[in-house]
Amino acid sequence: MNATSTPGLKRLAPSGPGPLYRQARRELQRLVESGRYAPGDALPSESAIAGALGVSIGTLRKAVDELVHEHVLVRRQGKGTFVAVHNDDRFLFQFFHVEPRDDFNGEAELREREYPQVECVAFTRGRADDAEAAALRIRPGDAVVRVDNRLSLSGRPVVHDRIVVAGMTFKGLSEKRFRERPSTIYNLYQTDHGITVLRARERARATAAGRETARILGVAIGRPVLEVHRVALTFGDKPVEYRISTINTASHDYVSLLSKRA
Amino acid sequence: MNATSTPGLKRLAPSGPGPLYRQARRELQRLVESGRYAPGDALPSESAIAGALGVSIGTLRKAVDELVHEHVLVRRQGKGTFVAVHNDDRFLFQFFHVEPRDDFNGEAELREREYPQVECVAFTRGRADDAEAAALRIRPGDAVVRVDNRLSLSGRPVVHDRIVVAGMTFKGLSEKRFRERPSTIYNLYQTDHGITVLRARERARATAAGRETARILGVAIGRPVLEVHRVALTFGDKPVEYRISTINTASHDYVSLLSKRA
DNA sequence: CCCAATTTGTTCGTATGTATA
DNA sequence: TTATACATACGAACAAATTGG
Repeated sequence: MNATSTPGLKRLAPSGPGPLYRQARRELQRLVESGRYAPGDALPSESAIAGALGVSIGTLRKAVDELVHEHVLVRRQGKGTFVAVHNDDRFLFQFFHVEPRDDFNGEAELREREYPQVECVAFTRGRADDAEAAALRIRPGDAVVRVDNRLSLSGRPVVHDRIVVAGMTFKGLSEKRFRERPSTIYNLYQTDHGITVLRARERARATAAGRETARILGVAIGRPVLEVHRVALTFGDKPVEYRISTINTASHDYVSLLSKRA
Repeated sequence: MNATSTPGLKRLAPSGPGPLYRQARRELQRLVESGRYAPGDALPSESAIAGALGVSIGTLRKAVDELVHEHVLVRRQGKGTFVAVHNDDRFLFQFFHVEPRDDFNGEAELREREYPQVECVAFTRGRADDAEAAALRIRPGDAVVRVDNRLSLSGRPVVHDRIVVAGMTFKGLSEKRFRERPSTIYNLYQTDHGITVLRARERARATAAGRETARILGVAIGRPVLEVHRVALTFGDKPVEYRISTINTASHDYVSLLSKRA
């Protein structure tokens, strides 16, 4: 019996697999994934968790360090440790990378970035084709939801997003709820379906604008456009969203910052 | 007087700016930047460094942790801590991201990747134009070296690289040395000019192939190609290389993995 | 406005485990 | 086997931020 009440944690086995701080990390991750602690929730204090797990405070901190580094948790000095919420600028722009053309004149990292204006042009249900099934690791023919969004910057359409998710994973997803979401799409995934997008794999290529792209983005058929195929991943690198972004790069760029390990 | 001889480190001030482990980190970084410890060199042991700096071993380890995370240092248990050398696969592919088309069928991260065959088609000296000057943060008209490379995968040309560096920064760079480099270009920067590329900023866009691109890559004029503008950065985000990669994405993709903080 | 309690952040030191030569 | 170096684990003390009284 702990005086502070045990916060849903089980004492770690004396000799589990790997270092102790990784066992502690897995235990915390399990609690977040299970929804026992939801996004925005405060975790028990470090000393309380360490006590419940039966590890030292330093070991527990090392476990939390890793989860903070992967954006699963957020620490605030004097307040506590929280399950990360993905609804602010930082997370929006972590996956939205289109900017006005500007050849390295300004400090790209410091410039004020404009929020895209999002317009949903289609919301349909259907069955996964081969490419969608491969990307989402489901079977061809499985139920999927497809959303087509048009993103505009400064009032001009720049990006067409075709978003595909598995119906199985996103059970209660309705068009109404999708259109009226208060924050970003990834925030909706998190709050409504308990799915946290941690990373994404992307493949980019140049293609000629087809009829539909030309119509939605207002460019001439055959003009070069940038096509970005993205698979968004959650815990365990499980794919949860397949998105094809078609970008008119006539006066905008697709921006990325490479660093650190892959 | 230390019994082990001081390895070029000065004792930290009692109340410098910021946390002690960041001061220690800056001190180590300074030593690497200055060339006092060259790529591949082993640093003194953690306890020796901690002793020389007058900090505890835990604090020193936290400083090293950060530098390891940024690929400045590499730790090897039982051997020591070394200044990172940028000549292996990991670093080559950290900045080379072109792969055969494959719509997320395989596990992209685990697949064997093919080395590009590099062919230098031009090596010229000239004066920086406005775009080059802005990217390299030099003055228009300053001396630059331009290199044009053709990269082939499976014998087919896929990428045209136009590389521009400041003549001031790369003093002794000769065509002969460049062509006969034993490893990657970034490894040459490091070994011959003491410049370590840590990160890169990129901007991608789709364009129509021009005459020169069509000739070098063997595509029809007007075909959509992917143009990636990259500025490679060293310590302090100082730009050291401006590179325009023109990629034939007819059967290849430009790949990236997004995660963590920007 | 200040004080006290709580929580994370930093620093210290020690002991032990594991990999390398 | 021994010595060295990094890796893990523990615990203590104090600093800094936050909150509520």
